[in-house]
Amino acid sequence: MGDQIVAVKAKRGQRSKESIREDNELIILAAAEKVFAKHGLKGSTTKQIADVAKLPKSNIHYYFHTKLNLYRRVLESIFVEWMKAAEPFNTYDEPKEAIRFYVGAKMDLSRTRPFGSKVWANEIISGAPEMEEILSSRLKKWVDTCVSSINTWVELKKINSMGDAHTFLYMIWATTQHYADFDYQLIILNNGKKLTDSEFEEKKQQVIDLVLRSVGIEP
Amino acid sequence: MGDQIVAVKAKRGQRSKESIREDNELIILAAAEKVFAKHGLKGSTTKQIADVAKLPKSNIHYYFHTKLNLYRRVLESIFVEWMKAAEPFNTYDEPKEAIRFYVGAKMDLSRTRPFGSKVWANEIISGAPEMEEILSSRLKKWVDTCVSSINTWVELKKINSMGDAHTFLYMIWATTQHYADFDYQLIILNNGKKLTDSEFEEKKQQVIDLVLRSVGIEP
DNA sequence: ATTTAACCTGACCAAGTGGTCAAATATTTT
DNA sequence: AAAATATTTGACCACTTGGTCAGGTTAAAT
Repeated sequence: MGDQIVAVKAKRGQRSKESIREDNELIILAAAEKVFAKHGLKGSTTKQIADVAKLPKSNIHYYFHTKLNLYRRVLESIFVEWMKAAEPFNTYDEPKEAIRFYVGAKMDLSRTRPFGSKVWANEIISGAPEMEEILSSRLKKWVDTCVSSINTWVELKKINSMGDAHTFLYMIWATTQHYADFDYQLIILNNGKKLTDSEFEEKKQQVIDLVLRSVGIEP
Repeated sequence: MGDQIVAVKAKRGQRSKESIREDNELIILAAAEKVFAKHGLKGSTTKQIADVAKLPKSNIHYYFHTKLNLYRRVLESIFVEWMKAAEPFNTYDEPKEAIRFYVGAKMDLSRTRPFGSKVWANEIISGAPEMEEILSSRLKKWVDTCVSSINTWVELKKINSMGDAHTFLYMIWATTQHYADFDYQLIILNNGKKLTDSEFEEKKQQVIDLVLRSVGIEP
């Protein structure tokens, strides 16, 4: 990411005000996501974010005014990406396919954008003070449709019943996000080695198979 | 000094130096766990901890010297309790029983001591800087024995193979700890209502059944 | 009873903290 | 070209931070 910042800054010199703002906002958002992921809202400082973004601190305040404002923007952008990964549940009719693609997409997100997942986790752990609206309206709505999909599959005897469909959904969330949020722990328990791309693909398949079997679908 | 004298002194409002230290350390540790759970190491302040403990800030420093020191003591105490819950995996031979009791114990811990789980999660998310030793030696050791138990069950055809036994173990961790770490999210998605004890018992059973089925055991 | 050792805490400090601002610079508009 | 607008940033400020410490109180040992 550092290289990206350097590249963008190097290119500057003859660009429109509009694109300057656009670029800098992206740079700052990326830096903020990284820092917030590590230390949460309270534990992060605007100075840290500025250093990662390689900009003066005043610049961060110029574009986002307050730390809280910047934080909210980060949360919002994560939520958007999150919802994109959630589409499979509504686009596939067969549970085997829907679950396979959804779990796969969530695993991919954990791999490619772990910081976002961590910011989200941090926010929830600290009581979700800045996300209650997102959770109780937008996420809740998606969860409801998702739960009714699962219930339909149960009624059609396509999957085993698990009592409350939420339990199954939460298992998917927890298991997939674990590979982002707890990645440091996983590395340490893997003798200090990060999973290679192909090892991660394998992991993904294993997770998908476990999830499918948990509701009685033979992979 | 006889117990009678101690009792009398206690009645008069006097406490022995030893019990004063013991009591205050416990009070401070409990307060610290609560605060660290919410804001992590960097985001928590000794003043907040002092306020929750209802003691002057200097008192916190008197007993634990530094914030980091107090934080390490909290982590250590959580790890100890965690390992206690982990015993079933070594005391039951049959996977069905071992898994049932282990998952049950972890769910119970999420219910009764959610702050500890959150402190742990926070620490891992922020890169586990204070826990590398605990993770790479003590936790690693337990994981290794656990993995070999699972592998044995696979060889004896008592459970389905999931490729890497770690995948299964991590699924258990993630799913059970989710009920502690993400409790605020669960409450919001449950229309603002916390689960009652009996509802939680039900959830616990559902989780156990999902986990068992994921490796091909009919509950 | 007196000394010793542990406990207690308000006052204090140096090092940050989020945020402001004015002045300098760069781009756009007229 | 000049006025208007947007970006950049060092200097600055009121406030909070973790941590210290002196001087007091309380319990234990002599």
